Order: sequence, then structure tokens, then C-alpha cells
Amino acid sequence: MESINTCNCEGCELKSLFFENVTTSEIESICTRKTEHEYSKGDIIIQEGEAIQDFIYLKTGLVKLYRSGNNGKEQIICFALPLDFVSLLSIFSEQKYNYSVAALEDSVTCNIRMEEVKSIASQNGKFTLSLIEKVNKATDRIILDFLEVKQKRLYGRIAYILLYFSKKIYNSKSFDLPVSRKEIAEYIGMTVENVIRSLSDLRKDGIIKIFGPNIEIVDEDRLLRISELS
Amino acid sequence: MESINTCNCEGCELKSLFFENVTTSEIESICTRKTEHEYSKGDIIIQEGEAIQDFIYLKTGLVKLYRSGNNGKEQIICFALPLDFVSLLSIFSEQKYNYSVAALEDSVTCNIRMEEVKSIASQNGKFTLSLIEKVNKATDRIILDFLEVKQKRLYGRIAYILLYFSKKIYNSKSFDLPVSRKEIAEYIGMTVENVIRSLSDLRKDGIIKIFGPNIEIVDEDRLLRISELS
DNA sequence: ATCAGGTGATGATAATTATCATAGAGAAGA
DNA sequence: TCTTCTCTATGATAATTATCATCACCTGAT
Repeated sequence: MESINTCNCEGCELKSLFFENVTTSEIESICTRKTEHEYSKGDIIIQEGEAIQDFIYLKTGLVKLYRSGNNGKEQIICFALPLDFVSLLSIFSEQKYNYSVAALEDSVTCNIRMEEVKSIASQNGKFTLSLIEKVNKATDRIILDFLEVKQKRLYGRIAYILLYFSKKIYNSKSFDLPVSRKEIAEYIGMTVENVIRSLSDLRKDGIIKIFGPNIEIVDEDRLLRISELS
Repeated sequence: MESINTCNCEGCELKSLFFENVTTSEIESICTRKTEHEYSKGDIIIQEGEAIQDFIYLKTGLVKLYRSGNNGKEQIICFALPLDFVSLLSIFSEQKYNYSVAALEDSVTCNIRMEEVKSIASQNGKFTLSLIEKVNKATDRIILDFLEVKQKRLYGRIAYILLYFSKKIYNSKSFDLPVSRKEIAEYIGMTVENVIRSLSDLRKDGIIKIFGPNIEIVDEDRLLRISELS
């Protein structure tokens, strides 16, 4: 991880989104004290169990939230793009992170000391209210996605995650999978072998094409039907 | 549902928990305008799709949060006791509820208009901050429980939910199940038949006793091991 | 009182998923 | 270079779970 501080808040398109109800002087205070961090693909941004010190949000990149289950296996909680909070869960309710965050692509975060955020929050109700809305939207999304995946079976889950990457992350029918088969398995809660098998089957049926990490969705309608019919 | 308004806030033990950072005049304003509602076991408190108008919390009773999946089947999101918010998800981020709430036991809710809460929140950062903490804690709990259940298999899930009711809800090794076998199935994401079979097996193995709705945990250690070893 | 419908229960069987084994390709390290 | 490790891939088999059928019991409705 590399720590830099060259970001100018004036040009930051995220500023207005996150801090719409903050006064100019409060923003100035944030901007001078915030730190920015660069991560390479694969780097760990947050380690489960660490003390929560910063309020972190993703400026650019793609990350995964995950935690290690009882049996040593990892479980992926969700994927997050910029404008989703990285510091979603536990941020206001816990002392320590109960999940980890790692970069799936080169990423940049903007960090603000929690005390700073809490100090502004305690003085500025409108800010806190807009914060609560955004945090809630993100956790709602996680829960609804969990329920969505839960009601599907193997093939439906595979179809669902392919459509998720295609539509929500890359907005294209052809994309490089940012995760390994193993990570897909950790997200949908199935074994690697079955993930690989399902992808192979989808390829054999002419629904997708696979070139190494690249996936091309050939027959989106059928993929959609598989996703919906479990 | 019956609407009453006889609750006196002075004696309300929940007041200080939820509204610790609220001024006396703000509390008075809340107390005069809040409404209280009584529900019988089985009553629906919130219907999925309804407009969110009130901030609702549970005074007494036990409820379930659930939503209807694509295939018509219902999925139970979580169970909630007093001091857990009922209006957890979507409350600050959505216009309409994306889940339903029903009473598993006779329950009483205290309702406050959302505008009232938002109005206090926008003027009182400390209040909003303590609110965000509580809402986050509850949604965190849901997500962690989801992950916990997800990594277990049928027997582990059954053991887990029995221990959950025993320890978290009733604090006793003997209790009446507040939910049907079907509802357990809807929570753990398995079929009713398999839930019933698992309970029968646990009974045959002498780990629990079943008298109609009553469950008695005989061998808690073994149940714990089953829960942990999936 | 009787009927319909929901719930709990159990068995037989089918479908789904996990586990184990094996193998090639590529990456990282000695 | 050679070894080791991880990832992708596939097959065979075992374990797990779902589906279907049947039945008893209870409750509410007509």
C-alpha cells in the first residue's frame, strides 16, 4: 500500500455526494486532514480484527468484503465499486472490523479519521442523516443480494453472478472476471469444482464464451432465465 | 391491530435507550405524538411494499422480518426482540418497505412519524449518531447471522437455530418454539420435510425432547458441536 | 357435524451438491 | 532449471438435500 496526499478535494466528484450537507469550513477541515491510499490488485485494505480508525471510501477500483468462517474457509460478503462505502458494516457500531477488504483491481481509497467524522456528525444532523441513508442503502443491498442468491440453486447462482458482473460492474457483455473461480464459490456458497463445472456447462451450451479470465455472454436471455428459474 | 395511546413515556424503559441524546422538549414532542399499537400473535405489522411512514420500534413481543421471494416462497430475514428495531432496513434509504413484519407473539409497537424523527435528526447530530449506531448494529447482526447459517449444512443450521432460540430469545433450555417448522425452513433456507426430519433425528439421538411446540435441549454440548461442525 | 386446509410426520426416490482423485498450465521461489 | 503451489478442469463416487406421496391430527369455516 502506498500513502499519498495529492488529491485535491476541489475536483473530487465524490465530495458532493458524500458531504452534501457539510459547511465549507467543515469540508476544508476534512480535506486537509484526509489521507489517500493506493492499493494494487490483491492488496489487503482492511484486515478483520483491526481497530476501526478511519472512515474509508473507495475513490477508484473494485474491492471485495469478506470474512473467514469457522472452518477456515473465507466467505465473500459483497463486491463494492466507488460510491459504495468500503467502511460499511460495523463502522459505527463496533470497535474492530469484523470483516476484511481486499482490492480486486488497483484501487484508491480516501480515509478520514473516525473522530473527525463523528465530530462533524455530532454537530451536523443533516450530514449524519445523509450518511445514515447511504450506509443503509448499502447494507440493504447486501441483505437483498443474500436473499436473492439464497433462493437459487447452483446454476441460478452462477448465472446471477455473471449477470451481476456484466450489468452492475462492467456494463458490458464481455468482461474479464475480476475474481477467481474460488472467489465466486466463496460468494455463492458452493464448491470451486461446481463453479467450474457450471461455467463449463454454460460454455458447452453456447450461453457464454470463456477465454481464460474473459467471459462473453452470448445468450443473455437464456442466462436470465437460468438465473430466475433457479 | 389495535391502536392505543395510553403509554406514558415517563416510565418507558426504552426511552432512554433510544433517545439518550434528545432534549426534554424534543422528548415531550415525541411522546405527545407517538402512537402505540397492539398486535396479536400472527398479525402483520408491516406489509412489504407499503409506504414507510412511521419509525417503529418494538416495545414488547417477538416478531419476524420476511419477504416473498421470486417463486412465491417466503424468506425469513431475522427475528427481533424489543430493543431491536423493527424498522431496520430501508427505513432511511427507501420510500417503501422491501420486507414485511409479523408478530410471532403478542406484541406492542411504538410508532413515531418519520418526519418527526428526521426533523429531530437534522437538528440533533448526537441523536442521529446514536441512531446510526443502533441501526448498524442490528443490520450487522443480520449479515453475520446470514454468513453463519450459510456455512453450515442442514443439521448444523437446525442446531444453530435451536441454540439461538434457547440462548438469545428465551434464555432457557426448555421453550415453546414461536415458529412453525415451515418458518424454520424459511429462515435456514431448507425444505420443511428436512427440518422436521432433522428435529426427529435430534430427538431420536436424545439430544432434544419434543412435546408438541415445546423443545427441551437435553444435551447442549452435543448440539453445540453439531452446530459448529456443520 | 363435516369438510377443507394447514401442520407435523415418515418413507421412497430423484436431483443436487460435495468430496476425492487426477492432470495440465502457469506463476513464484530456491 | 527444477520444484512447488495455485488455479482451472474433468470424472467418478458419495453425501446431502429436494421432491413426491401418504397419513394423522388439529382448527376454522360452512
